[in-house]
Amino acid sequence: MSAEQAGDAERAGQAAHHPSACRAREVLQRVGDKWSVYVIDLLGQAAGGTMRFSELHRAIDGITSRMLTVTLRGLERDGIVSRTIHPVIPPRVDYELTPLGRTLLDTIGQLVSWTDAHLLEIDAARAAYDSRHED
Amino acid sequence: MSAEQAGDAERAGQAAHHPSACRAREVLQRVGDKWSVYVIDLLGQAAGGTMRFSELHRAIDGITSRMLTVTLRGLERDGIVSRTIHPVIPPRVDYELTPLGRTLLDTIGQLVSWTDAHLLEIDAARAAYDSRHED
DNA sequence: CGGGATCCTGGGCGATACTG
DNA sequence: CAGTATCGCCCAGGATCCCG
Repeated sequence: MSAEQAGDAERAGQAAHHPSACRAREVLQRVGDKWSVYVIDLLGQAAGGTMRFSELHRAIDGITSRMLTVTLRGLERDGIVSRTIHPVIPPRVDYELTPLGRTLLDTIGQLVSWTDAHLLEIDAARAAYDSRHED
Repeated sequence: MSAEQAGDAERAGQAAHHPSACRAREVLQRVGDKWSVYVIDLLGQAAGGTMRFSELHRAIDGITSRMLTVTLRGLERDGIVSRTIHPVIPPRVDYELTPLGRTLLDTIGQLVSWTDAHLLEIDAARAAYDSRHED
């Protein structure tokens, strides 16, 4: 393992329920969240780095405005996305990744790459498992 | 899907609602799962690479045997964990990471590292957000 | 346009049994 | 020891309506 941070040295070695592992899960859940990854990915590729609420709404197939709001609020609270209100009529709100959010983009990219690289392997494993258990 | 795979290969998604992004989410949910990361992490550090059901049960604070079973079955189905039954009395079942599972360990490790590196930043962002919104 | 408020439902998850 | 079976709570998240 690459991260041998001092305080963490004995990290998961003994207890997976160690606070730092718990905190890690908090963030991992954001990654595992149904919509967050879509939002982060889109903002990461947006021309100019910003997108409006309605642009995201249209770009993410199947999301309701409520869930988009909830997702964006969560990301904003974690400092991953910033929200800029333009006091004009009609209202205009721009979202963009913060610097912190952009570093996540890198990290997520690696996970997605892993997924792409192993999708067939996973599908095969599932098929094998399912056929093994459908008797 | 190999034709599209070429188009996707360089980057994880032109459109976040693209099929490959959907499939990615499937795997990301495994990462975001409440217990999977604990299991993977523990197995990754187990002496000899294997752990028994009861060892995992004791090591993961708060998990019920049902959720441990469900988690292990999901990981086994995805080809991340392998399950070996020893036909002895009392029963003995060993779990260990597959080679595929071990590559995930690396990937997860990077995410956890990211988390460790940015936890304070996230906490600060949350505190700032909360105080900004508690009026 | 960009949300908030409300209601409602599915199923994830935990607790508590019981078994080979 | 290593699970399975069953029940029931709870809340994430979808639908719908409304507002500044």
